[in-house]
Amino acid sequence: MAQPAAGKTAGGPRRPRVTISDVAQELGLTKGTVSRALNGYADISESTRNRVLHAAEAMGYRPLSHAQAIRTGKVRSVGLVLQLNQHDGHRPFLQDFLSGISEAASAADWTMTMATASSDEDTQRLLAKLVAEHKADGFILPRTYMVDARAEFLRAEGVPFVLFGRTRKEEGCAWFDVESEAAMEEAVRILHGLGHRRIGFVPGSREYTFSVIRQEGYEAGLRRCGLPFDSDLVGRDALSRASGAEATRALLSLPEPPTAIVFCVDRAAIGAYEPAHLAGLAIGHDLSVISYDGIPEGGLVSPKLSTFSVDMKHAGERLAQLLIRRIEGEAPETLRETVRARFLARGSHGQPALSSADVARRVKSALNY
Amino acid sequence: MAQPAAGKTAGGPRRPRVTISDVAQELGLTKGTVSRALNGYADISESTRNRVLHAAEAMGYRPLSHAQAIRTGKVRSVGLVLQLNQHDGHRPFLQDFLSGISEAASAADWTMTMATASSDEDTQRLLAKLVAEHKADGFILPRTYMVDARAEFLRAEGVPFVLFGRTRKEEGCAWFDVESEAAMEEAVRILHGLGHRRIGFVPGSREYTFSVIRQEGYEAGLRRCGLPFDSDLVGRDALSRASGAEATRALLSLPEPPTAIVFCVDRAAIGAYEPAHLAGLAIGHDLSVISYDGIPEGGLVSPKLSTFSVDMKHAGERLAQLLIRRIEGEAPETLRETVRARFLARGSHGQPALSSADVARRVKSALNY
DNA sequence: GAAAGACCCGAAACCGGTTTCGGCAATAGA
DNA sequence: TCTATTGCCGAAACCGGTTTCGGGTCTTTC
Repeated sequence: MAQPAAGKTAGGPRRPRVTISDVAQELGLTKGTVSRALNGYADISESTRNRVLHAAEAMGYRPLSHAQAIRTGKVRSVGLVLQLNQHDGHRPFLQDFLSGISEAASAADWTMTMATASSDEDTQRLLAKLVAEHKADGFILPRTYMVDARAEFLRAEGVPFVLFGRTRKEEGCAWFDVESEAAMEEAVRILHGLGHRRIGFVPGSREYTFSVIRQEGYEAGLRRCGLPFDSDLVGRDALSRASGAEATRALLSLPEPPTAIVFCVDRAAIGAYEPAHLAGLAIGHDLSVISYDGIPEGGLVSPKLSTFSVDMKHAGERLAQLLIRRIEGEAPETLRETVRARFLARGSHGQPALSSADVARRVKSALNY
Repeated sequence: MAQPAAGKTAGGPRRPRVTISDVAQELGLTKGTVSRALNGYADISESTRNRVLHAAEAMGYRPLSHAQAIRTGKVRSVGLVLQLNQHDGHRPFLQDFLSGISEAASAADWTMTMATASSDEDTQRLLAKLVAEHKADGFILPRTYMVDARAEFLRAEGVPFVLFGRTRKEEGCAWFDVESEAAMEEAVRILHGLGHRRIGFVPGSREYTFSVIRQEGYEAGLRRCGLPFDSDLVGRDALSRASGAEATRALLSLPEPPTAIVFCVDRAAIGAYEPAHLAGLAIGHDLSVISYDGIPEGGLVSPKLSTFSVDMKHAGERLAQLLIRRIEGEAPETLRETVRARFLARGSHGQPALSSADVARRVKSALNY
């Protein structure tokens, strides 16, 4: 007798699962009728439908999702490929984000299939595999790139997806995003209102859409306040604490340093504390900092980081809901949603205690020392 | 015509998927033959097998996992229900843990189906749903309880599972665990070797197996060092920073306070820093602390926390591998594995600078002050 | 040279659902 | 009273795979 490659089945005294045929037999109906009754077809009498519903409930019948999938083409699962190593970026958010997705999926009687990748190529490979085996009906794409290979691939394959963030080629894309450009603009206006006139900006990384968008918000803020744009005041890319510190040092070493800095991400902003301290500048007093993300670590530094906080759990929920609607046939254009970030006014910003020239002097003397 | 409840399908110009029948037709074979060739049956000639393999590759054929599942009963997916809100416990580990599981699963050509729950009941409900719909072939159960309802349920259902941790009823259980009892024992011996004679212990929570086991390790360490067990030196349960601080305060207020404290978890140990500071005790000098987990925050406090670090990514990998072997039929008794934790000797422990009586005096004067 | 195996593969059943199609009975319309 | 609808359900095809069964070649063996 032929022998397959794999071993035999595990499991204890697994009592046989109740199938749709069992229910049908119990009621003296055919499985087709039971199926239609359960799925809300109109050509089933109300009385029969009730009998079926009750019997199914009583017998503990639950359709096998993969058995349904073979005919319907839907496994009722949202897919997610997380690229985790990058900058340790969303680490603090991960828990909330996953909870949001999972809860929204569960509420709709869906599940979530996920994989983690360690590079862009890895992400692409895993995505292709999940699509090939149809392990999920659609995907949530976190951390959108300006040019997003994942979106291109899924579009070409005709597989539904939702972006967390926006992208350059909008056609056919559904998305959820936080209006971080508005937050950055507001940050500039808040600082301007407090008296700041030299306001710096530290971007994230030009390949991510969010970074470009936030910088646009920063520049829009300058325009609204009637402040000139000075490219010297835009620091180098920073997504980590170390690079944030580096960017801060460079900005403070300018001939006319900023009295306030707006950061693209909290992680980089936290990196500003040490160089500021070394330069003899008290954050929130001599140097104001406003950032974006709302990571928990921002509440542990002293003074606490003033930042725009994002509700990642809510984001996960909305993304899952949008994706499910997308999979069920709604047009992507109707599935675009943005929310505002919430400003957490804490201790890292305030009225400028020093002028730009004073800052420059203090930095210079600290360096000499 | 009858109309189902749901809407119509989404998706663009999805090119039709190539099925096993397509491959069969291309080669002039039947789909049964193609299937057997692909699955390594012995009754297929080598030449035919090669033809099939090449054609399948060339045509880009990938079997639909849920179509296979309907006959084989296996969806090739490992399940995971994470209970996330509790004590914020595994938050720092989450990323590594998920990566480990996902990578091991991917390597075996499996995927991972996950859900998050917010309470024990929620966990149980989600688990039951995933089992009922057979969304996964087996489950990884993190954070084992002494009496684990999840394990009971899965055992009764005959669904394979692997524990991360151990449990009271071992029969039929496969597991992976870190020998935290050995770590706790070693912590005591290290402290004893440095000269400490009053060594306290702060447990986690008695309902978790790991906490009970670690306390056993602590007591074993005392015995090996010839130190008496003093129940006063066992503080109250602590899994959070706040409760860790509370437990520390209580221990330091004893008539004969400890000169060193062993903590069940890092998070609680970090809570020791503030009350020690307020009592005028320098951690690592006047009061030694050794803990367990190896969370990143332990490297941010000053002095850095001496702790036993666990490789959560490796744990995830092994758990997934064990589960897959379990699902494929191996006996649970052969699927039990433990590893040792790695000691990170950092700054929070050292030779006792003060005697127990000195500590008591200093605490008292600090309180009066 | 005929019987007995080995070697291969086709045919068909099967898994657990969904969906189409057709027909019977009851009702409505003429 | 006869026909046209309508309501409701059975029968059967179907989805994309896997697995069983049986039989036709081709060797081997006596």
